[in-house]
Amino acid sequence: MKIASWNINGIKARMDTVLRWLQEEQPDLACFQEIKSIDEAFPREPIEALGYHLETHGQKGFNGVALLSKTPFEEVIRRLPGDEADEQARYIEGVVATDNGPVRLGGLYLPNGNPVDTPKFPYKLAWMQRLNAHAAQTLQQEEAFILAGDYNVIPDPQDAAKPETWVGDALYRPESRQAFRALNHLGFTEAIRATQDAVKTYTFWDYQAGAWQRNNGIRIDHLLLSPEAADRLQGTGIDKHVRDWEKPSDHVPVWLELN
DNA sequence: ATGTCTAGTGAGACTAGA
Repeated sequence: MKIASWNINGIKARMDTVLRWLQEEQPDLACFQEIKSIDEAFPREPIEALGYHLETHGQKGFNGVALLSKTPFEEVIRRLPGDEADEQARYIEGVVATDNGPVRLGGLYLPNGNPVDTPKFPYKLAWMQRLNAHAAQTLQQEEAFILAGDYNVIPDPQDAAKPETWVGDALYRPESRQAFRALNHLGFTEAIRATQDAVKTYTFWDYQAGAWQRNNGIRIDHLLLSPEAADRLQGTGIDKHVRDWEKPSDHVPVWLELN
């Protein structure tokens, strides 16, 4: 089965692109980030018409996440546990049944954290602590669990075309990278790194300054697999060609195949 | 060097967020 993650940067502006990609790639299970829509305004019907079950967790204006599946969700969790006061819609988790047992997908939109001298950076780090706690707890269930999304973390220097320009940025600060390593060390396998020779392999190119044309990208969309999921990993892909379509998102889809 | 985009408000061109 094919499982994908994509920061679409606004569902209303991206509907044609999203439908084209769904028809082309036919993921069995997918998570979207930055839907930028309240649940009531999300254009469900065209996606459902392609045979997808849809679960959204949105808010007004920005953020917002969604799950899509060709088979019904048996369970859905909205919000990242650990802070009832957190109003930002950045996490949704769902379980689907497969021939090889249940598959649990957590779709996340990790806070950007810039500027670092504002409350946004401590919010990012606190959110990562909550994510790691939730991930540790979920791993105890020993299921095929995929934690996927826009992590807003550049893990290593080779994950940026120009790492020197990211020094001091929240996406590359030592604290952000350390928290991402700690998450991995709970027992996850980072699927792209595990299967690809990640040289100049990016998932995000800024709209500004011709970043796409210059391949000035960063790799910040990640697919983390529990041991039970990693044992079933067949391969991964980055749908880089989508960045050349009309009205692209600044992120491209990343996906993996499980047997 | 930023050569940009999206959504909200509200009715034109700002702002916030990235």
